[in-house]
Amino acid sequence: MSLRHAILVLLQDQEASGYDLAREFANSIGLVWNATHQQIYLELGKLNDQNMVKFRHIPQDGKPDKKLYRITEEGRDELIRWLRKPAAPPRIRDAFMVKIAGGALSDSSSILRELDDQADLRRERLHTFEALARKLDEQGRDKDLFTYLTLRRGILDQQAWLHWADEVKTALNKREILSTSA
Amino acid sequence: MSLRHAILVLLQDQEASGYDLAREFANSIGLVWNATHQQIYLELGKLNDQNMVKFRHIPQDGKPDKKLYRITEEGRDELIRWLRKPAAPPRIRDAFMVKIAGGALSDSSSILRELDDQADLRRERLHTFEALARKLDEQGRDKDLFTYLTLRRGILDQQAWLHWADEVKTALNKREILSTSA
DNA sequence: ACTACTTATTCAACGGATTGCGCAGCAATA
DNA sequence: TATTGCTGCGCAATCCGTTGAATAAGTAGT
Repeated sequence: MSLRHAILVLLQDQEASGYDLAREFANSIGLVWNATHQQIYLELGKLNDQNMVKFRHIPQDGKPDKKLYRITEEGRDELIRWLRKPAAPPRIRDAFMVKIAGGALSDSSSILRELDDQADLRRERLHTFEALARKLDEQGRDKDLFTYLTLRRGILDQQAWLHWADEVKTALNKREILSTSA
Repeated sequence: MSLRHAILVLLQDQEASGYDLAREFANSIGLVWNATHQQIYLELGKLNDQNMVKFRHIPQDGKPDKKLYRITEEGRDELIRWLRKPAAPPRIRDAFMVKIAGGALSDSSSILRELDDQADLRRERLHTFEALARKLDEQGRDKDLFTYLTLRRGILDQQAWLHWADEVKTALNKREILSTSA
């Protein structure tokens, strides 16, 4: 139940619209928490009802009107309170891994195909994360240390995954050879 | 929506009660998918209504009666169908990481404290996974190759996490020194 | 000219997940 | 003796999340 807190974190430094936040959830924070725009708008509504955020209405021409949200004192208090108490360990729900665990039922080729698809995705992520980390490093990483550390987490995660994928490949290939030669 | 499939995977090799499954979700499969007993009993009910599983009633003395579930033909078909179509990428929701991203608001000491707690948990997991992997290795890992690969995933994951935690520590310590000497 | 994408917000329906509770008896420990 | 813990099942309320759609106007590409 901490979509609200992720939003409050984002609103710490800047005033933003629901749309802006949705974009950030698709990029930066998406690394550690994801949410769709529907969820975000809903949560912003609740946060507003509870006086954690307030907004001002910005009419625009050429584009639809928007609401720019900013965090309130109460919101900041709530965020700090939340930061202080220990976080619940993340619940793991990885469908692809369930497939691996049940892999005895599938044939190796279809596993390998999906493994490659997932690996492509991870490799892509790895490159974007590395590019962002490099950019931060050039600017002196201390300014945005926590963004940098978050990126490092993502990078190490992708690398570990890709390493695992290699292990799977070699294991399945060895197996393939054994079963065809038998 | 694949708690059902995780259950079907478990029922592949053995007949089991809801209670048995709950235990396995707390251990082996819990590595990749977790669920509480309420969810499991509910899902078993649904699976039974859809003829994916069937059960027999086992009266016991000393202990409460139980229901032993086993997978049906239909259930196996459904599982195979699911295994064939690509899995959606897992959505990430890591509250602790949200805290890191919002870390500028907390003080280093409280972050470090929580980091240590999480690290203890990860180290503990790492040891249990490694012990299980070693046991499988002795028995010749090919028999249970997919369990072995799942464990390897868990091991690499914990190692990557712990490595990251070290990076965070050194980064925050360096920072601490800079701010106190200034 | 038509299609597709971007900006911007919101509603409605459904299903999945969490939290809290309740029952029931046995075994072991403090 | 009281409490905790294990085996075993289940219901109900609520909340969270996903999917799908609607509205509305501008811009860019085929």
